[in-house]
Amino acid sequence: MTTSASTATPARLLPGDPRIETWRGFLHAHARLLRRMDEELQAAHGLSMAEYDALIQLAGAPGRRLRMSALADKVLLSRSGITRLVDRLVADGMVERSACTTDARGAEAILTAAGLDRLREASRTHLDGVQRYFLGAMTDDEVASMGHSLDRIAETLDERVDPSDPVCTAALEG
Amino acid sequence: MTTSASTATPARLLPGDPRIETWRGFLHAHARLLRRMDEELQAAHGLSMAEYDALIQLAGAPGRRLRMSALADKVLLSRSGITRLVDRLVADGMVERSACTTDARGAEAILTAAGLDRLREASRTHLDGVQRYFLGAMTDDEVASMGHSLDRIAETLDERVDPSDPVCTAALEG
DNA sequence: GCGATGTGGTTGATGGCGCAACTATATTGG
DNA sequence: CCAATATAGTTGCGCCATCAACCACATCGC
Repeated sequence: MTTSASTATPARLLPGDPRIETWRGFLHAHARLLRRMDEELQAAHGLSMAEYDALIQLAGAPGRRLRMSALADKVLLSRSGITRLVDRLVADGMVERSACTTDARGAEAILTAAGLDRLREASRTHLDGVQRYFLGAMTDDEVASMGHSLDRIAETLDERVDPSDPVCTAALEG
Repeated sequence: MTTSASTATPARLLPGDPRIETWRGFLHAHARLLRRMDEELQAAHGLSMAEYDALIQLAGAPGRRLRMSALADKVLLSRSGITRLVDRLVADGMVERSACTTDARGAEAILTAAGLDRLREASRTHLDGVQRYFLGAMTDDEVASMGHSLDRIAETLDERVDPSDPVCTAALEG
């Protein structure tokens, strides 16, 4: 690298760039959005967003059951995190734990009928919140644009670091 | 709005609506983005995003100092949270605590020279991350559109609940 | 002025989460 | 077949965040 003389200026983001406001807006909006929706869900149904999310994932899974690791991936939690989250759901009767028949190491979390009921009630609150605070603040075009952008962001995070990208390598020197 | 007689159907968000994917994408992208950037900042400079954010806020404030509450508001942390965050920064020599001259109850956090240096180093890593993982995944138009949407979302969260909005009142019944 | 009330900040208790260590089981190579 | 290694899940621990209780000071009303 550092082949030609001009590659030394690889469009680094500068401190005053107005696009940084969009980044700050992203953090700000997310923090406040989550706080509000978590509050409402907690107040109305005694569920955290993480718990709600886990119930949703289970409800959508075949047999309303999921391996612990699969659930962890879906709700973006560590393995230990999912163990304790499921502990709580089991304590509340919304989920049952079951040994996996095909793999004696494994465990499955299974949504109970009570859990499904609870989820159905909570989903009204949740969906209304998504509509009111998130989708309702945007036009359909904006929603589509944001959806596309977010997908690209997720893809970018999956890519392995490209050593031929100067912005990239620069960040790794530090 | 809602002029016609059909006000009984206030466009409630339904479970299968494809726009929900955008919401999920928002949560997903945020979680992964923050994790990655936190990792890099921690690895390269031993700072968490919250600490970095606090330093940035102090650096941008007049006199490089801020009241504890003001800092708490800016970094979206509770008062006790900011107390302990500043504790850590003080322990690391990046911030000093000082009694407020105009209000004997108050305390100010003041960025030290060492803190400013540390911030300058860390900001390279941070800005590169914002560029690479966030802005770099979007066109300029998309950045602008998302910025606008996020601002509207933040505004919506500020608004007091409007009891004439059926979506709104419906959410409050549950 | 001075008691009632409000506000700024810290502290103790509590809870969620991730990491590393551990156990039990599965899988793989010789 | 069995030793080496990998994987699934749980547990101990530490970190960091909030909430509620608290203290010190400010402010308001009489």
